[in-house]
Amino acid sequence: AQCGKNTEAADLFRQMRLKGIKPDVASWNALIAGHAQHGNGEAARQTFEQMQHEGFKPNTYSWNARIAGYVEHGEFQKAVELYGVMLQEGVQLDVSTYNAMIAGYSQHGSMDETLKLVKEMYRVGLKPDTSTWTAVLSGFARLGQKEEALRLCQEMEQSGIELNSTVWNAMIAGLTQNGHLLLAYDVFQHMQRSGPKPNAASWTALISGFAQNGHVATGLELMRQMKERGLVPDVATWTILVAGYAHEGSLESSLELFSQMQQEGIKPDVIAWTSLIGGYAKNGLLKEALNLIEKMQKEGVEP
RNA sequence: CCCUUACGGUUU
Repeated sequence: AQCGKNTEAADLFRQMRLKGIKPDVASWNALIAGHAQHGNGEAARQTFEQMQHEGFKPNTYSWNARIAGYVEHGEFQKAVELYGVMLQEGVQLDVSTYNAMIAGYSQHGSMDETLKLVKEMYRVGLKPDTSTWTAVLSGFARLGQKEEALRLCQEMEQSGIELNSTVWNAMIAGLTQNGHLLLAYDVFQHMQRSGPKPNAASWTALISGFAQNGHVATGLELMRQMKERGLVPDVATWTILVAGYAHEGSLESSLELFSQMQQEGIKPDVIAWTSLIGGYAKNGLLKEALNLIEKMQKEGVEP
């Protein structure tokens, strides 16, 4: 279900019942989560209905899975509605329910609502965890409210909340998305000195900041440093640089990097190919773009 | 116990 093979999951579910094994709530939830995580909110809803017809009452996990699915796939309004129904029906909320909603509000830049929910968590006796704070922090950082973001970091440290790599990464990513490149770089260096070891996502967030703001060469240099520290750039890291060159019209460099990525054993996915092809298409080289699409398909990647 | 929540790439 988590791999998006919902038909196969449903099949297994059927076989399970044919063999006389009764699915429990967790089995139903796995199906719901599979649909929800892959953007199929409607199928998730149907499964949710179906389980009720068969006498199972959805639990907090069932509701959370659907809400989180809507948030992750940009259907936040539906998440809000479902959350409303959940409240009406008196279903017990847990930290994950709040975290999903907080992530949604924060992603939409509604920081007032975000903080309101955090307060509410305390009021109902739930303790915000690292995920909660990461979501809040990420919102401030993306909005470019760096003072709030940095203050929140300090408060987290003082409250004894572990600043794991996702917290640092959220900060770095948010800042770079706002063009605060040097501050992001400062935070990154701070992380290297006194935080967890930067992982691929940390480096990639930083690299994207430079590459997407006209500093592709700096991005390349950072990737070199990343390798030097023993990390292997993955397809996301390479794609940023391929896209960076494609975007500035340096098609040869773009293609060269793309080939280098393949030589280093990274298999380009549809996003990597699209980044490369986009460069040709936007520069009016349609024939080359079409050829690349063909080549992509020959290598087993579907547009 | 298994199922839900936070961080990076293309089209955005």
